[in-house]
Amino acid sequence: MTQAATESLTIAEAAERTGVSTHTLRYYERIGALREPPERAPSGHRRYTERDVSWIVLLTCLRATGMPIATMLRYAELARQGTATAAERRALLMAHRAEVVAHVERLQANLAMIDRKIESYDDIERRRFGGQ
Amino acid sequence: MTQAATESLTIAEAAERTGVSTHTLRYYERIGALREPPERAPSGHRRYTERDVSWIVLLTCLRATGMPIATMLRYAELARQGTATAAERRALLMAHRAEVVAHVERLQANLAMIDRKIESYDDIERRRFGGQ
DNA sequence: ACTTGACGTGGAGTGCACTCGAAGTACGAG
DNA sequence: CTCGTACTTCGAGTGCACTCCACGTCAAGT
Repeated sequence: MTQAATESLTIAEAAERTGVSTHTLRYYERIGALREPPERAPSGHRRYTERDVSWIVLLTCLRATGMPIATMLRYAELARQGTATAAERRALLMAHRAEVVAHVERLQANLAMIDRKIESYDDIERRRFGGQ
Repeated sequence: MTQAATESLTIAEAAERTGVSTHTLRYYERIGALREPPERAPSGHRRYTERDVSWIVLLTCLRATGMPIATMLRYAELARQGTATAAERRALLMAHRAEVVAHVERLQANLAMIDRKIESYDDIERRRFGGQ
């Protein structure tokens, strides 16, 4: 941790910056969700670059929007294959985007139903205390 | 199924109307997620009323918005205790509502990040084919 | 040099929400 | 009466995404 010049992070620092646990960071690496495994210090400890961190942040964004691990792995695999797969990666993100939009719409419809239910409780209260 | 007058449904019909599998319907009953277990035909087969169905629809709405089973059970327990718990049930729904709203907001923020990523692929395409 | 805490690996364990299978009973059509 | 399908119970199994454990090594401060 006495490093200000080299911009590489320990796994704990990477975890803190991304909000992902160190356990999960190793897990993602194991399953191949990172574009490429991070560099290692001579000691064998992982060293994460800012580039690694940005990738992990993107992963958290995809996961938080419900992308399954399997799809994330597919995306990582495409990224490893270089710029030739850019169009395919774009298509994958577009498809995911559409699913997220649909999901949000379903949530909002369900929210409306919950609101109606809450209102029905308001009615009950009114009948108990306020009504004639 | 030669029943038009009595408005009770078999488990298969209830499953079809709610979009919940028969397996899951029995599971919900087992864990106490139904306000009360459905009536039984003399044969022992379950008979669902429209009231049962509305409750199940509400459950699917809560589940679809991410309410954990445990909270759903708490809500069902309150419902079983009658109108005295109406305020508490309302509070439970309000708390859930707030979580759903927060979740939607997070989704939309993540969606914006995904959109930026998609745009970056557009830029790559432009450099490859369109740019000067 | 010593201690304390972070990091390494591999594999096992966890929690959630279903989902399925086996073995038996019931019901309606032919 | 027989057939085929739908229903019953109970417990076990599944899939997903982590999460933890045990045990060993390494690093940094005093």
